[in-house]
Amino acid sequence: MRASEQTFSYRYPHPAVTTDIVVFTIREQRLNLLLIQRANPPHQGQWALPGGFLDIDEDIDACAARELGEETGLADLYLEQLYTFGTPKRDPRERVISVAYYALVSADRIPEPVASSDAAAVAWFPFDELPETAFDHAEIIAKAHERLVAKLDYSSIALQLMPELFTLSELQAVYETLLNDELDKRNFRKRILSLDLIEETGEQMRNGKHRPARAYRARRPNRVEIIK
Amino acid sequence: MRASEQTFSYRYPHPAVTTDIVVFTIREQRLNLLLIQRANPPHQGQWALPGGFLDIDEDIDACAARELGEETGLADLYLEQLYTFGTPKRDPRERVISVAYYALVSADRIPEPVASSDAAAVAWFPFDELPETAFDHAEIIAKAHERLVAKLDYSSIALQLMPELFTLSELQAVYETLLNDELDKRNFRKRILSLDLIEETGEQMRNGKHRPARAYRARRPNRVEIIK
DNA sequence: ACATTTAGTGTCTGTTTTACACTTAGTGGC
DNA sequence: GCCACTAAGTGTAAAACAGACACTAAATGT
Repeated sequence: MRASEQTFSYRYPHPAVTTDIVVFTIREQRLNLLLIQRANPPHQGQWALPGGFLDIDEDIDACAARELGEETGLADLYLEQLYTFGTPKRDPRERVISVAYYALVSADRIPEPVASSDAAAVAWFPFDELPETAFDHAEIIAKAHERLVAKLDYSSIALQLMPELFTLSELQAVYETLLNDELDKRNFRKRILSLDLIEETGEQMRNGKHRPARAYRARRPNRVEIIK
Repeated sequence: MRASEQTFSYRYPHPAVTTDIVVFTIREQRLNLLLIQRANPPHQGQWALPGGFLDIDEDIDACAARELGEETGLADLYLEQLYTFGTPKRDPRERVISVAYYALVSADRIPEPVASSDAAAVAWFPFDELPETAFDHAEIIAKAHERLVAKLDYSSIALQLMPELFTLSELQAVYETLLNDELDKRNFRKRILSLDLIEETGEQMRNGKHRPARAYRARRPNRVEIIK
């Protein structure tokens, strides 16, 4: 795609700019993260964040969305710029500035991700069982996790991890997973319902051999709102 | 400095990378912001954020600190990465990705800023009387202000705007300026003191024809701590 | 000594947060 | 069909926190 005879010249050296995306989801009550196995050097065969080079006329956000789509098939998910990483030796090829993003997707919207030309494999890993990762991606992942957990407290970001219909117990489980702590059921329900972020659908969800739960949906599913 | 006969070639186009820095201070009870008047095209003569091109082997944080020093004489101040701006046409010369920072400095540590080769002039402007600014700098400034005000609520960032010794009334005035709201004196003191961020020095500060105030200092002046 | 100005201090009230246990409505096995 | 099992759903009381509020203290200048 970017192979050509042409070269581009500048009067002083320019770094390359990439985006890297930390995609989170919850699967089986555990926080998971999407990694690709690098198809090409450097770090060929190692696990890494999806991402890639910014096109010269492309918006940075668009680059993150595009690379994510190309390498993992994911689209239309919550995507937020995280931080820009650029220590001089982070990529052995040349100076690379990476604008990192993080993304959230609900478990029910995940296409089983497939390999591409840049990714020999794509796979979900539980957050506490990550393999070694290429470049400074461990640092990027740590920062993304920190931001996600911080935002739980003062925004409606957790809803981005929920399917369209969900139960209060499921939502509580997501909070508990991310905070790594148990919450009181009655207090959790009181607080969440008072925030007016979700509404009852009238539907019920049957999930086993017990009482079915009421199904809720986000009132404004595409908004991440600051609360309190 | 970067004029030379040499050129640098790449197999695909590379953007330029810059940093821009939003420097805040409080002067005379008002939030002020440091701008430079551009000495060179584009937007020659217009006011703009201090900043400039990343050296190819330079850390991004270091670039922000260096450019700030070169253009304004400021050093050793709180500097935090804010957001990366990179819409394709934001600079008419070439594609430029700007990693924006914001900085806080106490009014007593400000050298009267002086012009340099990139800056025909350097000046402080009250935040609510800003001139028109070059590029997308108005957007960067807005984001920096938003972040600063948000951090007041859950971090000790306001202390970065204080001199080494300060009174509780002065600290309260800084909060009131930034929040654009009046605070209750007793409640403010109760809350601040309970956070254990500052300590009495035993000194007094005389500031006019009235009762002198106790001088406080930050316990950990170089830390911005997350509170509550 | 008195007028002026800012520093410094406590209590009460309403709101928010936390702790805590039982009943309800399903399923599946017998 | 009843019983055992499991998760859903519900209210109240106590504690902690936040917000409103007004006077005295210590300096200066006249």
